[in-house]
Amino acid sequence: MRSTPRPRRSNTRQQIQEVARDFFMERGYEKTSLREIADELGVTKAALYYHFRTKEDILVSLFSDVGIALDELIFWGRQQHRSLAVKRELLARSSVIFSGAAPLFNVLNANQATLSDLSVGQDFKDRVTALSELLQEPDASVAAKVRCVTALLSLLYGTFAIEHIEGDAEEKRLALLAGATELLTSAYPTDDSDPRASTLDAPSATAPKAEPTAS
Amino acid sequence: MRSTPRPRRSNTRQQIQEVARDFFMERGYEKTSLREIADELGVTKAALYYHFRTKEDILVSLFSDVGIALDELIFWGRQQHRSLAVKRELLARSSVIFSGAAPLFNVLNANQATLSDLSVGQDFKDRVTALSELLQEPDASVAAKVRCVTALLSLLYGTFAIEHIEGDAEEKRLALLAGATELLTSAYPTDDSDPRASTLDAPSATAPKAEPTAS
Amino acid sequence: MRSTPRPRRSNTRQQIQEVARDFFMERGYEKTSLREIADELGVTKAALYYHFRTKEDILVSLFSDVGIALDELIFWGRQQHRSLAVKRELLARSSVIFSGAAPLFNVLNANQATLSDLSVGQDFKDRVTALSELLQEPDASVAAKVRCVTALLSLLYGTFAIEHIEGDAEEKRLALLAGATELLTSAYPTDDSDPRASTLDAPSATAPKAEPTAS
Amino acid sequence: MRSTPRPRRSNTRQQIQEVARDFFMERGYEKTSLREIADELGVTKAALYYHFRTKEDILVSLFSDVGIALDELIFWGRQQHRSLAVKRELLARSSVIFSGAAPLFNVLNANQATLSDLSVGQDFKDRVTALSELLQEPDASVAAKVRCVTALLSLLYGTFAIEHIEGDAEEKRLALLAGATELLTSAYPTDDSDPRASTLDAPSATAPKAEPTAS
DNA sequence: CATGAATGAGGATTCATTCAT
DNA sequence: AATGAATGAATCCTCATTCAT
Repeated sequence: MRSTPRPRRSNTRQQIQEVARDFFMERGYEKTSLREIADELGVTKAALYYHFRTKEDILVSLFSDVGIALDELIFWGRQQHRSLAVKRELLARSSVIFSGAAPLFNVLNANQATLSDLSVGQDFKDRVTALSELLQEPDASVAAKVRCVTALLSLLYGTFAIEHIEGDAEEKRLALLAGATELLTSAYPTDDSDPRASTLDAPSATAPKAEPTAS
Repeated sequence: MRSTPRPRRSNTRQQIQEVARDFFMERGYEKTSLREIADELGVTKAALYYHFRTKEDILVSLFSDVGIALDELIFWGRQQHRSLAVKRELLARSSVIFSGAAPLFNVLNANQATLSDLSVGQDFKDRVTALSELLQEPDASVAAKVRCVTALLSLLYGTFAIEHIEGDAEEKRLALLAGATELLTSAYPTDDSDPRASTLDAPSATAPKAEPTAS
Repeated sequence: MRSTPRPRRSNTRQQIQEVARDFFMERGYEKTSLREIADELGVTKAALYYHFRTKEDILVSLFSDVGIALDELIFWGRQQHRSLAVKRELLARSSVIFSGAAPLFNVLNANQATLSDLSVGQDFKDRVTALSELLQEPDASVAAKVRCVTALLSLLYGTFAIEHIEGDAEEKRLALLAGATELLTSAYPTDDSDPRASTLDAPSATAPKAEPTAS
Repeated sequence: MRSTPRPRRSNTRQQIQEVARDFFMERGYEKTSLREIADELGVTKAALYYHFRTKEDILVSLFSDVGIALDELIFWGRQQHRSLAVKRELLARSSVIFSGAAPLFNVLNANQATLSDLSVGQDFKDRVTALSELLQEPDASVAAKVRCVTALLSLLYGTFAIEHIEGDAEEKRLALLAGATELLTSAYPTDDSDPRASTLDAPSATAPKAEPTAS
């Protein structure tokens, strides 16, 4: 999951990140105070400032890996010529990234308002926008565009929602992907293949570096 | 600050709600201070407290209408026997409610973390959960359940997202609904009608205020 | 108990006084807000201001009767020549006044700090001081003075405290008075009568106008 | 505001306590704002919060010593068998504690209403009640009970009052104690010793810190 | 006789951040 | 690598009071 093997400075830095991630998930970014993080670790607030320049920095540091993964995917997508197959592949790879870092995306999602004027929040929105543009044909019908956008969104938001359904995680992920792919496919005017079956064979769900541990 | 002396029998209460709604949308609930709202209206913070007991109260007051609409829909849904037609209708009516109060839902969505421990936040989550349970067959396959949940979610989140696509609002809404209905329909094992076409005639979905006759 | 038969303006005025007295007793003067009083009566805060000029005014109005009673007693005491008998009488009459308006004195006592810079608080302190000076011989020994002061105080503070002892109110009052009188008597160097018995015959417990309904 | 930069390893905590104690005495707990305390010390309100968790905490911190002393005395009292001698000793030791912390007790007394719903206020009331129960025989006459309670109260309230009488502090304390002891003694039905003389030799009452050997 | 609407001053508390040590 | 002490700005909220109607 981590692309650049980060230097193992002290482990305090890592601990801060872990506690911060947990707290941001539980109570949200805004409502997590540095004091709480410090207390949980048994250190002083000032200690946090030794490792991170600001509170936002802690947040940002959590997203570097996932940000890179998304950027790589977008870069890849722009390289390809626009075909249904490529778009399906984009969806498949997005699914892997999303579910590999579900907690993190959840933080972003649940704190949209708070994070919107922090770079990390805007960056994320931009990436999703970029992705959804890769899925749309510029001159498609409104209905088609709506379907494309919905495909991506259902993948993203579905990832959090399906955690409440009991069942095998990977099975759920694939079901979600299948639905999203149908939505995408149905945006294409004439299409020989049976939309309901097609998606399940979207194979290359393993994006270049993204190795999702099927948690 | 105030140039024209405001009228005695005032509509201040309403103005507060309007400004609050706008600010909550723009910068989020937590990051909107009562001072800002008061300043915008040219009144004192204390004036807000004349009209609302707490900051949360302002928020809650914004949602009473929508809350009632959702509750009525859920009530109606529970009255019906579970059939695909009923579920389509649920989706259709949800679509109407969602897009009728899109800004409000956006506030809830973008401030999830912040609002999670406010009753209004939890209430909303409960309602969506109730709705999504009405769409699922308890003994359906995991894949089917995932599709049902996704159908509702794509409707909900899609409502905000499609605002960035140019085109007629109603047309976009129907397209979104069509996608969601397909997702739902495809969760049904054997189904004679063509799933892709069927949904578009979901009948009363176009009636602005679907009056669920609690039969 | 009331010396000047107050005009029966509206009964709202009286109701305000009653509620205020109760609340001042329960939660204290400072911690009782005008809103609470108004709410209890089902009127607006502004209505209170029709009947009383300020919050302090409400408080002051409660004490006019008792203030007069004390002033009369002090006036009477100054008229007499200083003898043990007169002092006993002072104590006896104080006892009647104190227990006749115990709740009110309790308010003063429990809110000393708050009321010290309100005229009503200072007035009360002055009166108690005046009373205790009437009990002391200016050239008595320190020990004697201490006893005289203690006699009065035990009467005053005892009045609240003995409410928690079960038993007949008047019996308790007389016991309290007996103790106080002993204290006073023992401050007198040579004294033929038996101090333990003497006090119980302090007869004229009915001060001129103070008609204590033996509640 | 601050001319000399305060020392690093500071005694600020203590200074806060001192200023707070003084202000609480002068104007009362409620009417003392943290801003006033902070200003007096030339620090920010936030600085107070570095040293104490809440305003109440500052108050509580002032009472820890006295609270312990009272608890020890009560503990000791409960250990002994109930005899007049023990009760006299209780009174004597109470006298030492009360006059040793007169300003503090004054704060409690003058702010009763305000502090009644703070733990420290209730704790204090409970302790006085416990003490007064140790002085009473459960099956004594009402008159006797009243005398016992009065004995303790006169000691408590007398402690503040006698500060206004000129004279040696210790002499005044002993006079007060003598009066209280008489009150207590007179509650005992038949008693060979002369009540008026007996109390003055109450032995360990003069030992500054009566060490109750919890026998 | 009373209300509806509002104010201004002040309350306790919390937070991210800083910096000398 | 981390702490102790402190700041400044902001937060929500409460209160006694006012005044035109």
